[in-house]
Amino acid sequence: MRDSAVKDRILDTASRLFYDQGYHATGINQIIEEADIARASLYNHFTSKTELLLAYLDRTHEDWFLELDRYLAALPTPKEKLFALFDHRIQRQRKLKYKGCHFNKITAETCEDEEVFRRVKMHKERFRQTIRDLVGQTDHRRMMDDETLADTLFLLLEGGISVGAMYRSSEYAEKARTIAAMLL
Amino acid sequence: MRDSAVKDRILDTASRLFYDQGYHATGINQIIEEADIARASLYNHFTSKTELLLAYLDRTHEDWFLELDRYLAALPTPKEKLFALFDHRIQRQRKLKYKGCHFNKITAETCEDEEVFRRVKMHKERFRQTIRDLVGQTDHRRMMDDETLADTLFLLLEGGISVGAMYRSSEYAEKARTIAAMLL
DNA sequence: GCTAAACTAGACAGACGTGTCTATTTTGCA
DNA sequence: TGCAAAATAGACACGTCTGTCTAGTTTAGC
Repeated sequence: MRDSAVKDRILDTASRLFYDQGYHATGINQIIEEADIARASLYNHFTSKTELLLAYLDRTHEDWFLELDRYLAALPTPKEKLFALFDHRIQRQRKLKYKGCHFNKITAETCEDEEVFRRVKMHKERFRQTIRDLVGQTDHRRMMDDETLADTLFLLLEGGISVGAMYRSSEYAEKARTIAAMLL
Repeated sequence: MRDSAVKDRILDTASRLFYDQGYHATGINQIIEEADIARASLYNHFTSKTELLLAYLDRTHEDWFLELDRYLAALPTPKEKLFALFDHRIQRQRKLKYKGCHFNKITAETCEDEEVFRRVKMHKERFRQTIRDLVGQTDHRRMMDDETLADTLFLLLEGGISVGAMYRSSEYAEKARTIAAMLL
């Protein structure tokens, strides 16, 4: 079992459970049960539940941008890519049953863990920067400067996802997209 | 002890802990310890931890709008009131150490509890309606129709608070206010 | 085929979770 | 002042939590 399939199965299962039912509501016992692995295997690959959480955040972050890049790659113009940011997350939320942003969820559950905080902030900052770069390459209506427009799009989208989790709906994320279209 | 001070102390303590460290991370034992009340007293006033959670949401909702109404009452124009929505929540988040919206936090922790969901949605919907009403009374630049403007302000503010929790900062809520000023 | 690493099952420790119960004391009011 | 309601302390049941450990089995690579 080189590049252990076991480790992947642990992380897959933990990720699913952490997101679906929450970090604190998920116990090690449930993870080993559903991943169908031995208790010692888990503690062989991860020294603690906290390490597992950090691995979950790291992998989610990587996958998240890989998926996004793949989605954007097909599109020719920066403006289309900007719209695609909305579309991609709307589709994603639909698939995830509107449980909201992974990083927002973890922030809501964990307090005072600097390692968690660092990862969450880095993830969001990179996303914001992605928007900022695309805005810089876009011919927009110049209703506001590039920086402000990027912030606006970022806030609309984050707001849409956050509200979407509370409404269990993509309604507001779609409204955010419509509003973005008026500004671009 | 009429209108039991004990019950208040329970709810005060539970509310503080639910918000500060999370619902699942807070145990009954810690609540009775910090509230300095007997175990049986808690279960006399609340049948279960879930009931305590619902009471927490109900009271938070009521207090939230009472506080907001008091804040808005002093202001003469609807436009000033709209800005005050931002100011009020920014100040509040500063006081709460940027842990974000109570209802957003609970949504992130609890899945599939319809009673929780109902309360969260009702709270947000009422807030959105508050914005909508104020927009209807405001002479704004007509860059968009009233409904869309209200949605925009709602999304900007919710986004600002949500991002603020992940950045532990009021930076983006303040940016949201600045953007709102450009649209109003 | 041998060896070491990886995986397995499962017992265990010790803390903590929620909720119930008893028995006693305090409190508020008529 | 007397009595019912409300509060107290704390034991208890029973489950779950994280993390450790032992001992046996499977697997991969030389």
